[in-house]
Amino acid sequence: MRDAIRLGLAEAATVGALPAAAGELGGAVEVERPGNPEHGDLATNLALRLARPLRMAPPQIGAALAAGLNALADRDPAFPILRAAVAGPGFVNLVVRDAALERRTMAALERPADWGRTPAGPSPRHVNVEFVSANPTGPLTVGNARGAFVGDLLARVLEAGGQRVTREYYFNDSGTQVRNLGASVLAIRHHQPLPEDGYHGDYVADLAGALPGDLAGVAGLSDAGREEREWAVGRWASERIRAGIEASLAVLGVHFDAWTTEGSLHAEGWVEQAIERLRAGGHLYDQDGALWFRSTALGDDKDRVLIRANGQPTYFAADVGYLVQKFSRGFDHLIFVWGADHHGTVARVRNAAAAMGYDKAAVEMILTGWVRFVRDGVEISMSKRAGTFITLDELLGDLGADAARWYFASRGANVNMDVDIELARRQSSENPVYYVQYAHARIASILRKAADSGLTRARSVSGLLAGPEEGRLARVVVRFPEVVEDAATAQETHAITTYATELATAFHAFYRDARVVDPAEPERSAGRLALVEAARITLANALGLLGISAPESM
RNA sequence: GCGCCCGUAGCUCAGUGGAUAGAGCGUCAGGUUGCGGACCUGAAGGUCGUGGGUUCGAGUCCCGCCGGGCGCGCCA
Repeated sequence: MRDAIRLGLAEAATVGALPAAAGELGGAVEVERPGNPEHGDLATNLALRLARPLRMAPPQIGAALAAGLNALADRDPAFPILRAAVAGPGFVNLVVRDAALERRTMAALERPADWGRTPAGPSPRHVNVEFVSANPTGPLTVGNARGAFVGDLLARVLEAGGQRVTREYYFNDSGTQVRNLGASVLAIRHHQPLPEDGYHGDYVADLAGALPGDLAGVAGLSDAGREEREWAVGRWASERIRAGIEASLAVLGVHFDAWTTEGSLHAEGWVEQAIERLRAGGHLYDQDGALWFRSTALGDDKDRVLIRANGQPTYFAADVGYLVQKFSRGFDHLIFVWGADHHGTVARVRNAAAAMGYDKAAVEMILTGWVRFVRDGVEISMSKRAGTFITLDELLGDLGADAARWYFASRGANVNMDVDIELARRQSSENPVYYVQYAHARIASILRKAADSGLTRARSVSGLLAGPEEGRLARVVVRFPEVVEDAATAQETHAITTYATELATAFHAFYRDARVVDPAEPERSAGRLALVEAARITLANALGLLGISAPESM
């Protein structure tokens, strides 16, 4: 459609209605759907956009563009636009030819698996999306959940947009918190008091119960032996928790392609390599016995320590090593899904990437907004260490994965929100996701009914869309690929949920006005069955893109 | 104090500088002797936090202020 408008612009330039330069300016054609149906199927504000560069009044440009489009429509019966007209301050309203709608509807029916997906192209961008990355010292909480939803939805929408995605989970398997966890498990196992800053949750007791005897040892070890044992138990517990996290995420439909540990970045020399790169570029200096990165030279508020005076690398050093590790794996673009509290680290990591010679624009952080869980208007404070938290498993048990996914998919990643647990439980049945799923189930039911009546789907929808009810539904169905493409560009999913709701509404209205299964009218039924199947495929793909099921009945 | 994010209908949220600011939920009033009533039709409800500025045009961009959140470690 955008191409068609560019052709119209070129046509106007060719016949001299617009300056010759106009033909070159169609790059950023914007097509939108008018709020008012009387304005046609589509509208473009191109004439308003071109007013400045062309130094002409928008209505004048619009009239020329409309004339160009109409000339093409008259000349070429296959031109997707039937007619164009300028209106208001310079909008060009477009009516789409039925044949063009029918072609796109057929595309959904002929290749349902591809419908809505942007073709990948010969060398798709390969994106690394790192998310969740909670350290395995306790089960995933609802606090971690935001990142899980946002990251997975982002990965899915990028894939649908034709990009290659690797989902990655980063965690620390060697920090003092691991030893602390081990000490906590051992303390409970041996009925001793928990260490200061120990972990208190029920899951720690569960781990203590499950701890194999040879690891548990005997109580009252000497201090030297105790430390070693705490580390060993910590590593055991940590891996067990990590596996539990993996299982929780699997229930959500979230799977990772790579699990990377902070320890491996040091052990495999990535941190060292990063430091050498920075040193070679003159970005490092020694002060007070520590090794610093001159981040201020690139606009940060302060310089950052990479190696402490005691010789230990900082967490930031691992981040920098991780950049080298990821880029050396061949990714074109790195996305980090972080909680909003990490915004202070964005600048330094991106600066380090630039200092090492990578493209700063290829390192992107998406900061998720805060989710405050409240009960009766009072925030529920959560602490993993104190053992007071709501787990992701509990949330899913209450809401179900589909409702939870929809909830997060329909909101921007960076907005803060309050979730009232009780309200969410009560309202889960009001979740719009069921409205959309219901439309899908209703169509599935119709298709079953049709099969029982011996009716079959038409092989072509040619001529079908002349019916006003059919036309209205088809006009929504055919928008799907552009909705997906735009969502992938924006890296947001709420356009998908909004669209899916609109399509469900359009179908429900169609259902009211047009009987599909009618043995007395087999031919008309066949055509409508094809259209309704196209709508079903679209609903299923929209839901599938969000990781939500499309039930045949409910 | 400095920096970043947020402020849109009663609630939860959409809204690439463009036409009359939208949706769901909630509220109110209606609708089915037909393929699934988890549905449909309609109504009420808005100083887009606030004051300036840029622009032919601002919820959107810029500046100030108010309110909320988060950061500002040789922690992770």
